[in-house]
Amino acid sequence: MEYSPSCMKESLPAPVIPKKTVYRLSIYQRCLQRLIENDVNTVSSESLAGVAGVKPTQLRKDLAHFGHFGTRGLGYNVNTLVEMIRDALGRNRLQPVVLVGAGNLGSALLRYSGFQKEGFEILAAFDIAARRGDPKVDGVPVIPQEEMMGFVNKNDVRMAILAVPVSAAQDVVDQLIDAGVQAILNFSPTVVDVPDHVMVKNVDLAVELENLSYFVRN
Amino acid sequence: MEYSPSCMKESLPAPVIPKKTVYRLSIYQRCLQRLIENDVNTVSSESLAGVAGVKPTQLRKDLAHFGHFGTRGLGYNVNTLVEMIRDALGRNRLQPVVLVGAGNLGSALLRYSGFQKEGFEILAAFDIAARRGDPKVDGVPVIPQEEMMGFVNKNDVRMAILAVPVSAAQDVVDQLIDAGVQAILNFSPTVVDVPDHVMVKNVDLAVELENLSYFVRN
DNA sequence: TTCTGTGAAAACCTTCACAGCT
DNA sequence: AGCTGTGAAGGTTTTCACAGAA
Repeated sequence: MEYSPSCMKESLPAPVIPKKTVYRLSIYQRCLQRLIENDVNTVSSESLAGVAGVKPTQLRKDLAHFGHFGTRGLGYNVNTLVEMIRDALGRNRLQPVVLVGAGNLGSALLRYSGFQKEGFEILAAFDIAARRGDPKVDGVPVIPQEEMMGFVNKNDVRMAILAVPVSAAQDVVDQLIDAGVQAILNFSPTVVDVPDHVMVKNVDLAVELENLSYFVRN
Repeated sequence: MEYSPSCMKESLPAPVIPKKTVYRLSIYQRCLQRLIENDVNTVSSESLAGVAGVKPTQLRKDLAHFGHFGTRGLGYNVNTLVEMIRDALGRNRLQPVVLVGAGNLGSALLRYSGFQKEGFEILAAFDIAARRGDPKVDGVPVIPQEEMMGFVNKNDVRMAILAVPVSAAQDVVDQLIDAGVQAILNFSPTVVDVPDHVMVKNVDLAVELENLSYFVRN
């Protein structure tokens, strides 16, 4: 969301962290990763905020929600921060994910290595046109749609990426939720209805472009 | 979505329209399109807000920024609304767009028909590995990177979709801006620096997933 | 001195409640 | 009655300004 985002729903635990803070945490994480690669081990709010594209005070406020991690006069220890954020985002181990809809966009997403790199494992992709025995795509099996619910259930999958046609979106979402999915990254260009305990993040590529075009002066 | 960390500026018409309103306008547009397909020609704030996933009052507030379009006791005329939004988003004719980076994600985006459908025309794709005479992908020529700036300049392209590796992102962005691009939809997982008059919207797929994972209870 | 942590203020956005048109 | 348009209230997020630790 921006978010982002079109729409999102909420439920969740006690600590009441602002949604936007949570969102920025993911961005900080990505920046920190790069700092680690470059053997940087201390960073000030000013420089981290710089690369993340936010104001230093905002970064400090965000981090302060989780405790005191910095050293005054010095900055933050990169490793400490990474661990703190990893904890906060609840990702100490691989999150299993399924992808539904292996059309153009869906199969591109399968081949996109970014997810795996960041600690998500796409266990399987489902498609209405898939047949038993279809070849894997980048190591991920593509399975007939009918088997989705059973698979999600059996593997305790909590997250799904949705890239099906608009006409199928709501149905698939209902099934996913029935099977236990709690968070959905939705690339189908439609707003889907979900109960309060399920979180949806819409990524509608055309909407993003359209929105941007407002800021182009002709 | 919050808006991309990076930046933006205003200079358009006098009435300062909230960024979030502009964003929602694109969503309303998409919903209205579907109403047209179904031969609906009048819609109340309540039902349109329903399908767009927002509250009726918010929809009315959003529209009110642009004038009085509704009829009390009745609702909004779908066609009037579509035109109003199209005007507001400055999209009375096709917006030319270029795509940079024709790797996995980039070429999937090329094949993705959603952009064309919504009034954007991808004129060309550029890739560092492309050669003169490479075959078109879905009707779009894939051209060597060196020719990008000349092309953008010559064709008055104002918008770009970026799907290059992190290491190339900032360079390409600088070139695009030099050549006159004012808005960038950035799929490269990094925050790029741009001057105030350029708008960037970041779509970092891994960040979106990571963010969602916070809302999954284990 | 440098840089974090934070209460208070400002800016921004959403929702309410109802006035007013059809 | 039905539904839009809107000032005012309410809520959330960002920024400021500075206190306090290293």
